[in-house]
Amino acid sequence: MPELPEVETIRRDLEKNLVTLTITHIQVNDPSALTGILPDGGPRRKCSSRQFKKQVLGRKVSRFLRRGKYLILEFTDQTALIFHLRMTGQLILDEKQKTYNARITFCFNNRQTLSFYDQRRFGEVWYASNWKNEPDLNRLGIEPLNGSLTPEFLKDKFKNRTAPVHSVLLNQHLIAGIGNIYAVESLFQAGILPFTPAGRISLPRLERLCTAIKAILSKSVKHRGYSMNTYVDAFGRRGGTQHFTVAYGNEGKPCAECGAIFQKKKISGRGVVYCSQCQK
DNA sequence: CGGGGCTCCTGTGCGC
DNA sequence: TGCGCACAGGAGCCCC
Repeated sequence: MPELPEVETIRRDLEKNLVTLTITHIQVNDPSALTGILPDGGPRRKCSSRQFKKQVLGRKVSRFLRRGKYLILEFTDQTALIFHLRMTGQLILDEKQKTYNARITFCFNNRQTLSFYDQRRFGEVWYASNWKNEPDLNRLGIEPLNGSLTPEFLKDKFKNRTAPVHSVLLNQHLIAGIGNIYAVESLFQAGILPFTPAGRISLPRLERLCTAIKAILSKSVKHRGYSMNTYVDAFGRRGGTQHFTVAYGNEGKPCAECGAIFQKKKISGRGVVYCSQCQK
C-alpha cells in the first residue's frame, strides 16, 4: 500500500495528535507483527508480546519521523517504535468500526488509541533502543524530496546497471520511498520506457525523470496519497491522488496525450503500465 | 556484485 | 453457485 506520500500523510496526522502523550496500555492480537533486533545487531527476529510491552509501556512520544516508507515513533528517551506497513498496513486513530481486528492497539494517557491493521500481515513494528543506529534505516538511499535527488546522482547510481529502470527506481537502497505507483507515473511523465536499462539513459532524460519524480511525489503528498484499495490516512479517510494519476491503473484505456492504449507488462514480478507511443 | 525469482499472507475478481 | 488461478501498494533472501 503505502509509498512515500501515503506514509508521510500518516506521519503528519499522527504527529499532530500523539506528540507528548504516554503509552499506557498495549493490546497485542497478532504477535507475529512484532519483530526485534538481536543484541549483536544480527537480523531481526520475532519478539514476544511480553518483551515488547515491557520495552514500550510508559514511554512518552516526542516526535514522528519518516525515512523512506518507514515510520518512526520516537520517544523522549530517544528510543523508538519503527513501523513498516508493507502492502496493506494501516495506522488509524480511535478506529471503532473495522470489520477485521487490529494486529496491535496502543492506548494513550488521554484515552486515544492507535491501531495497526494489516490484512495481508506483511507489515511489522519493532522497538529500537537507538533508531539512529538501525541497519534497516541506515541502508536506505536518499530522500527524493529533500534536495538530494539530482540528474547527476541518478547518472552515478544508474551507471553500468542493466536492469530495467523501473526495477531500479524500486530499489530502496538508492532512492527511498518510491513504489510501483510512483515509478509507473514518473516514467510516464518523463517519457521513458520502463524496460530501458537504467545505465543507458542520457543525462537530459535523467533530468526529466528527476523532475517527474519530485513533481509527482510532492503533488501526491498534497493530495494525501493514493486510495484505490486499502490505503487510508490516520483518520480512516481516503486520499485523492488516484484522481490525477494518468498511467497507473489505466491499462487498456487510451492515453490522454496520444490516444494509444496503455499496455501492461510484468517487470520483475510487478505489473507495469506504460504508453508505447509516449515512452521511448 | 547485480539481477531475477521466490517467499511471506489474505482477499478479490475473473474465466470456466 | 463454485472452484482455481492470477494478481495486489513491499522487500529480504537465495541462487546464478
